[in-house]
Amino acid sequence: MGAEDRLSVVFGALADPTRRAILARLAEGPATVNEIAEPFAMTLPAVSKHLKVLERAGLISRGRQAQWRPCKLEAGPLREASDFLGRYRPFWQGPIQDGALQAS
Amino acid sequence: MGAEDRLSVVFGALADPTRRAILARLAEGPATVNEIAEPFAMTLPAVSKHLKVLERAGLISRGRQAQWRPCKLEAGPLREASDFLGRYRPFWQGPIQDGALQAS
DNA sequence: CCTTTTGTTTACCTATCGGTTAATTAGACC
DNA sequence: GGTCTAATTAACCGATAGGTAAACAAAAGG
Repeated sequence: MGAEDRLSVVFGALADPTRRAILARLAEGPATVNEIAEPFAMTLPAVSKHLKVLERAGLISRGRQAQWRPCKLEAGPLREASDFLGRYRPFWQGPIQDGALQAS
Repeated sequence: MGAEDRLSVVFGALADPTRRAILARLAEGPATVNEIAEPFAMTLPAVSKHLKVLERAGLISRGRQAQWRPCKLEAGPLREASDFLGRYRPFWQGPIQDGALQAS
């Protein structure tokens, strides 16, 4: 994943089960870092790194309340990713279509 | 991307602009490795590795005609990825929904 | 058989990833 | 100020990613 374009960063962020599980957790509402980390068999710094990846991808935002840093799902980039995949829908839905498919 | 579950492999494959461009090319029809490599400023082995990544993700298949290995788009896994993203649609569409969101 | 074309495989290199432990920052609380 | 809790940063580690050049394999075509 040595690329820096938006879509690569977003897909890269999604390419890890821990990070997808974090997104699923945040879909139920905001949570602090410790709350997010609780289900995982890894240390806090590891979770902190995952959160940084998600933040870089624009998939979460972080607030500040005292010493807590509540994280919140930001689903906008998922829409861009979904739009990308949507362009391929003809290829998994129908049998054969001639593809109007603009650049990635 | 050190994970091996299907979704991680697919998202990992998509997390590179070269590989997405290859998919876009194959959306216009099958192509040989040299045809695929032609637009890119990299060596053939590099393209060959990208193709292997795409093949592992189930996103392409390869045939055999004499010394040519024609590649073909296999969009099935993109549907699974799209289904995953689809579960988050309420979070980018509407304002606030209570999320019925099963595990990743 | 030799050569050309097509593509893969084999080292190799550097950078990034995902994880750890230890140290550090920052705010709450007494 | 001292201490507890929350979270990040720093330093380190082994494994993987993405690229190269060079060697190899396999089929076509003289």
